[in-house]
Amino acid sequence: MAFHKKEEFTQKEQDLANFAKAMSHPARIAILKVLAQRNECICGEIVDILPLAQSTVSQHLKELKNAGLISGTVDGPRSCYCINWKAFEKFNNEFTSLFNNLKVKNEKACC
Amino acid sequence: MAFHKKEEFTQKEQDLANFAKAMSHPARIAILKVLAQRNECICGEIVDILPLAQSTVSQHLKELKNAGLISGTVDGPRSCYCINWKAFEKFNNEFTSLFNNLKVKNEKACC
DNA sequence: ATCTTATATCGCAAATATACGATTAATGTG
DNA sequence: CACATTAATCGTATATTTGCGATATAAGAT
Repeated sequence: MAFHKKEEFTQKEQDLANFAKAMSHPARIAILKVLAQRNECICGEIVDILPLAQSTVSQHLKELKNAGLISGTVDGPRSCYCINWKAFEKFNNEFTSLFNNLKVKNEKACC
Repeated sequence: MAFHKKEEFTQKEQDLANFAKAMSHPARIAILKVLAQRNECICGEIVDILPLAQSTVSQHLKELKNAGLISGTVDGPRSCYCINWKAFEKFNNEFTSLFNNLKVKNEKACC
């Protein structure tokens, strides 16, 4: 049975969906907020702030990293995470423009 | 075992995450695109366009509706969907401002 | 009244995501 | 070198998502 039909959509649709997926959990939103509020790379205090176990936080960080939204360098006993603003902005723009272009035409004709 | 820790985050974080979740599948992005490209409410041709079964499309529509991103009126044998631009814009703005505010300070100090 | 058409819903199977504790790995400290 | 600290990874349980076929529903057409 052919599950997993995601590949049948355009690359852009998939990329955008992956970005959204990375943002689709409040823990990951919270992590990004913590990272954003810092002027420097944060070194692991995220676990103390979030109501989640260390392994769970680590997993969320991994997902954000896979999505390209954060970058992290492991340095032995401590690691250093910060937001990848470039990637973030790229997705945010794509996301916004996807609909804003069409909005003006559409908005009046709606039910 | 206490699963489902999502409630332990702020309402705003949860709302934003739910919005992102609604956008986290390429099929739903594609549906929104189809709806946006129309000047009128679309009446069910979405199934013909997407590579998914009718029941699956119906489910995705339901999720978009639950998230408040589209509105749909069922009228017997046909239904009428269109994008809820107001809700969409609200989320999009929240989403953008969440990080843009903090970006200026942060961007230089990053690793 | 029966048939057709369009769509929602139900029931199920498979895949993913979420969470945690235990373990491992890597480095710095006594 | 033994030990503490920090974070990644593994194994596992549970929950959620995704997808489809079958069925139900609702209205128009014949």
